[in-house]
Order: sequence, then C-alpha cells, then structure tokens
Amino acid sequence: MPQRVMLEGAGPGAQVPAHLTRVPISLIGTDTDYSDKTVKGKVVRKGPLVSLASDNFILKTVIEEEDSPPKASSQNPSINVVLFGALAEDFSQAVNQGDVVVASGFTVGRSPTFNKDKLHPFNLLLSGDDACVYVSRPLPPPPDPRSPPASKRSSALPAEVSRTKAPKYTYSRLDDLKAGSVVNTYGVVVFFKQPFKSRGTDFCSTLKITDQSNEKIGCTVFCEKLEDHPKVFQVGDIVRLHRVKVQFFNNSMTLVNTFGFSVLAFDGAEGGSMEPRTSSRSFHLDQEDRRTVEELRSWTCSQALLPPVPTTPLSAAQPKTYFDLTCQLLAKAPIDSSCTLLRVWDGTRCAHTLLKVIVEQNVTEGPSSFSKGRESLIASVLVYDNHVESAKQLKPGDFLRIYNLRAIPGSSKVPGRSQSEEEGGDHLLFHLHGGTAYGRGIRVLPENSQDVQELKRVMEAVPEEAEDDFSELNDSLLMEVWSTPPQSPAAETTECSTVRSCGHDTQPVTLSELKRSDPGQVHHVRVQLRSYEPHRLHQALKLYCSKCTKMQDVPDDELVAGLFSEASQDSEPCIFPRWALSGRVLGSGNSPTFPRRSLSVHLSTQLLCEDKTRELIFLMGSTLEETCRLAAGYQNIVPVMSSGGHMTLLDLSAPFLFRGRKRYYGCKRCSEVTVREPSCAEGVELIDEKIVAEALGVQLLQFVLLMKLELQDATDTLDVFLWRDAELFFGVSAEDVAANQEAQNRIRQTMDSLCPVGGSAGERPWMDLCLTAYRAEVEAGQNQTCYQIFQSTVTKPASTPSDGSTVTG
DNA sequence: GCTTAGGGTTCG
Repeated sequence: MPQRVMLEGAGPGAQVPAHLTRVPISLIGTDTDYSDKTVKGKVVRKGPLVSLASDNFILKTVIEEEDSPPKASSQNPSINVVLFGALAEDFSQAVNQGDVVVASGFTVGRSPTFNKDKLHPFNLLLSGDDACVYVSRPLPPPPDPRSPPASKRSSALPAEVSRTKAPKYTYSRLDDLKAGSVVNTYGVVVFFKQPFKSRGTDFCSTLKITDQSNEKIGCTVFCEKLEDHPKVFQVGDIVRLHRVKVQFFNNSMTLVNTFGFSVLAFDGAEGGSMEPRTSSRSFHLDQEDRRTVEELRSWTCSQALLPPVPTTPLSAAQPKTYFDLTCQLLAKAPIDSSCTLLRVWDGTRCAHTLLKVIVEQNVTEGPSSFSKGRESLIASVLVYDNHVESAKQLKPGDFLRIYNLRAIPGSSKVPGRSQSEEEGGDHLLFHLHGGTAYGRGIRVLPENSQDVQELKRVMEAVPEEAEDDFSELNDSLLMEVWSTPPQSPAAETTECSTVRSCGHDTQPVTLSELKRSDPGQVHHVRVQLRSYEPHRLHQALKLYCSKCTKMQDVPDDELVAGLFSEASQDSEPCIFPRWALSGRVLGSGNSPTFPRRSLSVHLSTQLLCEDKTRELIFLMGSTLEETCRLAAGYQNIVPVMSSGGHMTLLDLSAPFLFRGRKRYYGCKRCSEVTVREPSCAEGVELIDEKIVAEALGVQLLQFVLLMKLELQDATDTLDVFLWRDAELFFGVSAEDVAANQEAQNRIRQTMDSLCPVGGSAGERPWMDLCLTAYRAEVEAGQNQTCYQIFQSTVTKPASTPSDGSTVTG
C-alpha cells in the first residue's frame, strides 16, 4: 500500500501535482468528487498516534486555512483530518504542529464531533492508495532518519517518507512489443467499439491505440462482465492496460487481455479529470501514472488526435450522415423483435422537423407524450438487431452516447404509422443499424461526466413548458441580440468577485445559520453562485411600475410592430389639438416592399417658436421600423394615432416614447392618457421621458433587472433574488441593458465568470454579499421568507494569474 | 471450458 507523506524542500505548493485543484475548506461537503482535489492548511492540532490493531493506526489532526480572505469571519475555516494506517504513522513522525500541509486523495465524511467542536460539519478521511499529504516547511529537514538527502528534495520530485513502496509496474511503448510477451501499456484510443456479445461466452470490445511512438496497435478485450471492459467514451481517451498478451495476427501486433487483466480509462483532454474510469476497487495510481497521462494528453494535443467536437448535437444533424449523439433518453418502446424505438433529446433544436414514430398504446416505457414544445425537440431513434439487447438495459432518464447514428430523411420507411406520412418532405428520424461497424453502439454516460454536465446545462436553458412557435421565434431573435458579438468565455480567466458597500457591521454567517434566523434581518454571507435563472438573460429585463408595484415583461418587437401597424390602419379624420402644428416628414423606407413615404407629424408650436423643432414630435401612421429610424434624428418621438376623431397614444403595450435607441413604456393600470402640450416652461433645458410622461398622463414604467440566484456554501444552498440592487450589482443600468449591446454583454460576462458554463465548484469565485430576509406574499395568501441581495457589487480585478485558490476579496 | 474477434456503414 503506497501511503505517503511528501516533504517539500521548496516553497509551499511547489510540488503538489499540477492537475490537482484546491478546494477551500469552507466548501467541503459530501456531494463532490474530491479525487482530483486538494485541501491546504496549517496543522494547528496534532493528535497522538493511536494503535487500533497490529500494524494499523489512526491519527487525528486539525488543519486551518491560513490564506482565506480577511474579514470573512473572525476565525479561519478549519477541519478535522483523520489519517489511517501507515500514513498515520508517517504523519506522526514527519509532521509537526505549525507545518502547512496539502492533502489529496481524501474522502469526506460527516464529522461526528461537529456539535462538540463546531469546527466543520465534515471531516477529511485519508486512507488507501491515493491518500497523500504534502508538507511544506522551511529547513531544517525533518528528524526522520530515512528521509533522503537534501539534494534530492530540491529535485522536481518530492522526497517521500514512505515505509511501503508501491508495486512497480513497467509500461511498454507500442513500438517495443515482443510477440508472446505479456505487457502493461498506455495508449491513446484512435478507434474503439463498445463491448458487444461475441459468439463465445464473453463480451468483446475492440480498441486501437497509439502513443508517442506513433505505432497503432489493435487490442481486443474479452470479458464476461461488461463492467470489466474499457470505459472508453470517445476517440482521444487514454487507457492504461495491465497484463495484455502480445500476439501476431495478419503481420501485425495485436494485444489481447490475459489473466489478471485490468484497464483504466482517462479523459484525453488537457486539463481534464484525472479520475480514472474503472470498476476495479483496488487499482493503483501514483504520481508517475498521472504524469504519463499528462504527457500523453499533451502529445495527443500536439498531434490533433482529439476530435474537435466529440459529438454532433441534434441541431447540426444533417440528412444521410453518420454521427455520434450525446443525449438523454426520455422514453422507449419496442417496435418488433429486431427494432426498438428510443425517444431522446439533447436540448437543441434540429434544423429539420423531427419525425414522431407512433407506437402501440401501453408499450412505452417512460411518458408516452410530452408538451408540444418539448415534443418538437425529441428525436426518434430506431435501434436494430444486436442493439435491441443493449437498449433493454437502458432506462428513461439515462444519459447516452449513441455511436454511428444515421440521420434518415423522409418518412416512407418507418415501421408502424408515422404522424407525417402524408407530409413526406423535410422530416428526420435516426437509425442505429445492426452490427458494430464504425463502433456502432450505445453507451450510458455516468451522470458526473463533464459531457453530461454540459448537456444538462443546455437542457436547463430550454423553457420548461410548451411554448408556441411564436414565442420561441422571439426567444431566438432575442437570443441573437444577447449573444452577439460571440465572445470566447474560455479565454477570459479574470477572477470575479464582489464587494459589499452596505456599511453594516455584521459578521458573516453560513447559509444554514441564516436559514435558521428570523426574517427581517440583514446578513452577510460568503458564497458561490451555483445556478441562476433566467438563463436567457433578456428575460431578466422587466418593466416595473412604482405606483402599483406590478412587474411585467418587456413586450417583444413583433407585438409592438403589430400595434403600430394596427394604429396606422385607422384613417378616420382627426382633429388635432390647437397647440399642435401639423406637417409631413419623409420616412426612411427605400425598397419596393417598404417604399419611402411621407408621414404625418405634429409639433408643439411653443417648441417651434423656440426653434427646438427636433426636440419633440408626435408621429402618426408610422411603422415601428420607421419610428426607430426617425428616432436617430429627433430627440423625442411620441407615436400617436387617431381615435374617435382625436389624437391619442397607441395602446400602452407599445412604447409611448422613443428617445434614440431607448424606448419608454407606460403602466396600463396607472396611466390616464391625454395628449397635452408638454409644459416646457422657460428654463427647462431638456425634454426627457419624465416631462413627456407627465404631459401625457402616463405613469412611466421603470426598466428593472430581476434574477433568481442559487447561492451555495459548505453548509447549504439558498435561493435569493437580485432585483432592487441589480444595477449596482452589475454596474449597469437596466435602461442601458434594454438599449445597448455592451450593457448586455457585461451582464453575460459577469454571470459567466461567476458561474462558468460547465465549470466545477472550484472554478466559481467567492462572493461577499449582503442579504436581507423579508416576508412576502409569493402566491395569494401565501407568505414566504424571501431573500434579496443588497448593496453588493461585482468587482473585476485586473486579470492576474490565479494561484489556484479561488478566493478573492 | 480457454473460444470469442481480428474495425471499415445500411433490410429497416
């Protein structure tokens, strides 16, 4: 058992393997995989070495995070660490109180002493192969006589104080294989087949691997149990094979598993997870293995062996092509003995209408139908022959990768009836043909895999329930507005955090403490952003009436354009007010469809006298587009129409005022519209939206931003609103967000930095926030405690390379 | 017991 305490001669942290990322002690919980994580802290208490049985020991120690940001709390976060076996022995000898240690390869358990010591609800457990402690300490060297000479300590590899050596494996390069020998080897997968049933007793899987030698070697694995097979998900994955026999076949070397065979598979991407995929409980993985994987990853990268995109989303599926699909199974139904229907989705919309295969009633596993909006995103996959057997193992909800799926256009060859038999045309369904050519097959992806996390993000951004085509169209239009220009969020490494400006003198509390507090209080918390709504950020922009306190969505362009068009239909004669001087203005159209035409316009005589003709006009009969274009030349444009022979405003769902790119809306409940001459008394320098609204009897609606954020710390999660101080939080005005792209980008970038897409918890920066808790009526008669972020601002410090710690002040 | 497969698109 290779259990170790590493002594570092150089500075702290210098020799902790680079692929490990550090987790703040405050964030330790049980719902995370810590296999590639570290925790760092100073040993503030070191318990005695306790002998449990012969050759088994236990030692308890407390470490405290030294470099957590100041003012976070009166006390630095600390946690109990329990070490077992030889590691406990080594730790006892090699580590002193006051040393700074980095622990890796630990698991997390509930702390049984939390109620007593109030240290941390969880503790770290270090035992087994992977557990490791790195000690950084200034010289002199430790008192352990077995410790290697100082010269070695300053080398790239940490010196080790270990009583037991790892069983040593040697790995053959692929250009150095001798027929008949049994070897261990590493390789990058360039081709693979999922396990399939052989004619014999076993499942068979096929790999072709390569390494820096550039040899490409085929490899066949026979195992009765599926879980013993290589867990390869995509080309570029790295495998470590133990005990494979080298054989000659057709003039080339091949590898076949032999007695004692085992395999680990790794993500092949640089910076990917170091957690090996295996069903084996007793595998050994040390620093050298990790380095080998890193080296293969960078070689793979230099050779461009990894496919640029692992799989094709449904939105990019083209008729008659083969592709791999990552998706979620929603329902399945048998068609006949050699065909099964899988209904899947990936959150993207296929460019072609998806064909729905109708099956007999009561044979579907999972829901037999979905909302209209959802149905339009679901693809029918017909799997044949040998794949029917693997489909039997699948359950609705599973995340799948389907290899070598083929997009089939039209609907003529569908078993059973199909919804669009008469339509023919541009419909798609998908076939997984029989056989295993080109790696054809299905694989269930583990829920914690990076690809599934990404898939879920995409799916979560899809609106919950049926939305008709109209609103989806508008969503996609607005999405374009929000996402241009396409920025590369990956390139942005800026740490992002927040500062409070509330001035309260309150100590930060944990979320679980906060939840136990009475409402009506102010709290300070230190949290990360776990998720947020709405994902389509344009939906965060609302209109708010300060009089009736009602909130509404911003009407979309299609609706507004409709109101303009309706208003211009009305051609009944109109008596214009006496103060208004009528004229014509030339519209902006210049195409046959939109001819340039003159529009009826009305000016205030007073303004005319003051030679302020461009400051305010009343415009009649224009389209939305014409109004927008004219808005470039006039400071204030009020669209008007004729109603009952009088000039009046359009329906208040339309903006009552255009000021440059900004549009202003009025509250339908609280406005009492009369078109009057604005009281531009002398001395009024500028006609703005307030003056116009007042003149017209319009209760001006305010642009606001409203979001729901899910916050998280080590103890709990909490939903909070970001509303009243949303502008302060983002450093933009909601009015600007409504009108310009830069302000929209700023919000998008802020959210991306607080909650990177596909990012792990470790990548999310910490935020210091001020929260208020209050009772509010959520539904009729239902009071609930709500939380809102106050007086907190996101700060973006100059982009500095992070030291791996995620905490910023 | 000690084979099975040994990549290379489709019946639908």
